Amino acid sequence: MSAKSRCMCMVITFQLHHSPVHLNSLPKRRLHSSINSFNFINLNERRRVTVGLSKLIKLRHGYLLEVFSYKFCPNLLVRIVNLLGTRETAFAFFRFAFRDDSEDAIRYSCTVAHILAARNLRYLAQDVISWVISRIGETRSEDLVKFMWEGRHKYESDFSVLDKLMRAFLIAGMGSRALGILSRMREVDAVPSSSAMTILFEFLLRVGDYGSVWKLFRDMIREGPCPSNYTFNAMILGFCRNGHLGTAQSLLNVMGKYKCDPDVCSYNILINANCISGWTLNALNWVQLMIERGCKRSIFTFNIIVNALCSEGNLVEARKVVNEIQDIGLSPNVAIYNTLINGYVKARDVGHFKYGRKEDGDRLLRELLVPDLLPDHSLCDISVAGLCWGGLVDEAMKFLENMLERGMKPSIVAFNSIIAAYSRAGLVEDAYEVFKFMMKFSLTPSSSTCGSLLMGLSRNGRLPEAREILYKMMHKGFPINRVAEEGRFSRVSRMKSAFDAFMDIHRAGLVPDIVYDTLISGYGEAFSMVKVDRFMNCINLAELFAALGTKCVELKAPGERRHKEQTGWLASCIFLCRGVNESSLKE
DNA sequence: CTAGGGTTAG
Repeated sequence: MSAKSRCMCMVITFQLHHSPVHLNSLPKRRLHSSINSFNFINLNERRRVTVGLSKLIKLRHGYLLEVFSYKFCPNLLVRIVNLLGTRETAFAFFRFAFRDDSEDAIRYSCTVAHILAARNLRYLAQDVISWVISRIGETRSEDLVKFMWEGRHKYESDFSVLDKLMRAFLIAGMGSRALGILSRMREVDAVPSSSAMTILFEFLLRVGDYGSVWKLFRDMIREGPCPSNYTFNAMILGFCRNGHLGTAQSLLNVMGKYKCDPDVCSYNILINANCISGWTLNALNWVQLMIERGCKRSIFTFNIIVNALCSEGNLVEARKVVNEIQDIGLSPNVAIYNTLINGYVKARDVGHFKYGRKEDGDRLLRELLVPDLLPDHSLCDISVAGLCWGGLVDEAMKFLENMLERGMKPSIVAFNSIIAAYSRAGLVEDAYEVFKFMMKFSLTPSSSTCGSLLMGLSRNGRLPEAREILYKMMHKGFPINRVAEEGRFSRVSRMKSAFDAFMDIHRAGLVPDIVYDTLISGYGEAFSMVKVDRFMNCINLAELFAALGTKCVELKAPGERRHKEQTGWLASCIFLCRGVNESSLKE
């Protein structure tokens, strides 16, 4: 057999070996651990690696793979990885090729990381180290540090090794180890990188370790590196997210003392934090202050303010602010119009398709058709969503197909709208077809794609299928989150069952995560919908959580952002369980 | 010496 065909065989074996297993036949425990297992390569990565390897063979580097299959040598691995093109693909290949956590394997990875660093592939070196660290755990990570340190001479400087280790520990979420590396850096008289310090601050603030934050800050003043605008802004953002707006504001005011000048970002962070907390007036004061101090507003500043005004329902004021944009020589972008449209829709003030007055929707779209304003697919997204709202899902699909044929770049938003609409209408097959169609464009499903599909199936009482899809998605590494729950939880009439579900989880001895947040927002919305509800009156959430031993702080600190792609398998399982209860009679 | 801000589909 020629080398070429041998390698082709390798690629094919690679594909077959990792074809999805039938997960529903596995016991649950095993399933969960397989999702979290670190050697897991998802479908998308598998595809990319396969494509990368075939390319490599076509370019006549196949012999590398052949030699590599006999001899596991760091240099070879680095050469292959280097030929794979992108960092993501290379990293996926490393994880695929390397699934052993023996001491030898750790030494081997250290050599790989050194070579990568020496070849100026620092990001990849960092990926490799952080992945190995996560695999072997905090205790054994000390061995890795030792190996890296001992083997560094041929390849990289003291600073380079320690800097990489520090970043790797931060990525792996091991803050105390990162701090340990930092003190080692001080011992060998290396000055830590300013950006590494910034991400360290970010981490410490995220976990609320203020003691270390201030200690670190003092160290920086004494021994460098000098805090920069980045450092301050990261700190300001961290304090804002934790709800310490006062501290954040003092930090901004003290920047000058350290030869830093608050910039648009600093102000935007603070303005946004004020808006999120509902203090729009304070936010506007800060805008005034920044103008007085000679700092120009950016389009972000406007968007933050417009968004705040819109969510307060103050559309008149929002509109005025948008008009102001051109006056100061900036041009409105698509995002700001999205914000405005969102505001109008939420305020039921827009006659979009959804509310039956097509002309108004058209008027808004026409306004959007300002030249240069539509570099992306927003207009298509909006139109598709509009048709979906109006129940014209088939038309929406045709419209999208038409746009795609005309060479428009496909966007996940449009697909999601259609999938959601079909699911809502109970046309699960159609939803699934669109889903498959979407995959052809190599779009990665988002949490809402998954949520819509699951919701469609569950509502139709097709729970075994829903469960199967859920498992498959989790196995492929698709994001599953609380989406499927959200809409249903936030109805007053649903609050009782939401609460029951919540209690079920506790009785089952599980520790719920996202559910809290969902429940809270559900309550919030319920309160605004009906002022007094007997059910709500008799439960004090804070007391309840305290009784259950749950820290409320973990739910949603003021100013905390909603995480974009939260993976909460639990929420989806609960969703399924509740579905079982509701439709068990049908089955 | 790879670090910081906003919006949409459900």
